[in-house]
Amino acid sequence: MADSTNDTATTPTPTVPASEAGPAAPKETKFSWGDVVDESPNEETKEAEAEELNIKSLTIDESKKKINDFADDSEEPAADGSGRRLDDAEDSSITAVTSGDTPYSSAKTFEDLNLSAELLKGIYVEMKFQKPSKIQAISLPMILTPPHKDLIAQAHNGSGKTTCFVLGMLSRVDPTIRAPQALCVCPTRELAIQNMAVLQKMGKYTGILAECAVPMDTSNHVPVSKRPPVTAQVVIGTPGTIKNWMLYKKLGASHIKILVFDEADHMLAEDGFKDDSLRIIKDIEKVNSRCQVLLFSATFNDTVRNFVTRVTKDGNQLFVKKEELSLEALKQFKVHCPDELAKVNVIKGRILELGESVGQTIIFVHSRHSAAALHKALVELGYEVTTIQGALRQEDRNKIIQEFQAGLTQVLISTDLLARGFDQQQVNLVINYTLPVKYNTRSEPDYEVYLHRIGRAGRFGRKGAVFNLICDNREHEIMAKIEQHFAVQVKEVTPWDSEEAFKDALKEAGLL
DNA sequence: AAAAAAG
Repeated sequence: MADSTNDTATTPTPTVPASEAGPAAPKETKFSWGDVVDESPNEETKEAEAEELNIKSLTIDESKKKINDFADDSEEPAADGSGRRLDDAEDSSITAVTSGDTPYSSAKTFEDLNLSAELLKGIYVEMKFQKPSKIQAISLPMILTPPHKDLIAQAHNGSGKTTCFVLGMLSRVDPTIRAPQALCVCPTRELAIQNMAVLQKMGKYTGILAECAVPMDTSNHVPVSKRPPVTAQVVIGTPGTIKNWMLYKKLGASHIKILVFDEADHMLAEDGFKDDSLRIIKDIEKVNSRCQVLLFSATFNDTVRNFVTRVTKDGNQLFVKKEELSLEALKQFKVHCPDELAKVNVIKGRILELGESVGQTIIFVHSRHSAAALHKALVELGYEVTTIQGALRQEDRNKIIQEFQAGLTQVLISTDLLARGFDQQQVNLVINYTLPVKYNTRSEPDYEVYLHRIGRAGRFGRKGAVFNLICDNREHEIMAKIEQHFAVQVKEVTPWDSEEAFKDALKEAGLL
């Protein structure tokens, strides 16, 4: 069942009769970053900026040359044939490289996308969105317009990537066909469940069914062989379960026309889920000539980026320079602690005392064991904290997350389980109890994990603060490398045991 | 080191 309903090339696939919205927006315009509409109505939107968006389409076939799209806030016209290179100093926030000659126009409104009335209702009534965020404005036409090219999309943390692929899945699925047509693969169970919640909210009026392919808790566990085949149109899950369902022929691939990898850089990294992900792609391709692949993440390091551009053939690409990835509303700090014990003292004396008044906090640690150790130390001192890590039972993981989401707990200790994607708007504080380092190294920072961790605060442009606890020279050097990598200066909170200094930091972050 | 998987 192809998308034969529409082939007028310039307009996205309509799932309802096309409105009078008409032809695409004018071509030569600019866009600017920072126009994400918040979900809480009391935050102002920057409606004032006249922002007409447009993506210039460039052919990269033979020459394979990459040309920038538009400068962000500069008044300069878009790059001409001479094209500024990707590494230009005045790069735009998002660089678009389109493949082929399909013209794309940015969506100024959700109406521009020719979505079904039911889906629009979900967007406005359930999600309370007003207009597309930047990444949504740019990527959605690319996702929805035939010939439905593959897409690699990088965008800032908390900028609304989930909406992009959820909308993509919902609008490309045919509710009358009772078979999986959209598949989304996520690195953690928690993220799959969270994405599922978004999809069900947004798709509430569409009648589209969705199922979560994640390990079940012990009480409702059914062996794969005993479960019925999936008939839901959308499946969101984690690699192991998805592979298993496919292996047992419970998840058919023949109707899947859109395959999404959330946190795609990690899903396709050697150190991550590369084998699983490639397996899933291959299994679908075996029975399925044309399946659109979407790769979303806030980060793509050079190695992964080089690889994923080969995985997606002839696809469109949206990238952000690493120096422009750290969020402006997020203030980063470092605290030099004389020893490890001082780290605990900072957490109980400062974070737990001051921090609770400014919102919720996530403390990242580097192992399950240190999570448990820190948890024990704080609980023994009489503080209420919870901890999540992968060794917990599924039902306990659920409970911890649910309590945190409900605001019943203020401080959550976590391994990198929650480093990516976890979207809790009340999180204003992120603590790096230990800085993330690359696997098998002692002093090489994991820049991507760092960025994802701190992105748990400051969702959708909110204010937030990050405290990096540093106690020896090694950690000092890691911090310095991180600062250099993202071209940010991380202010020191000093002295480490000063309440005033922490208050000042929180004030500077706009949290006090 | 973490994550995913009833391998």
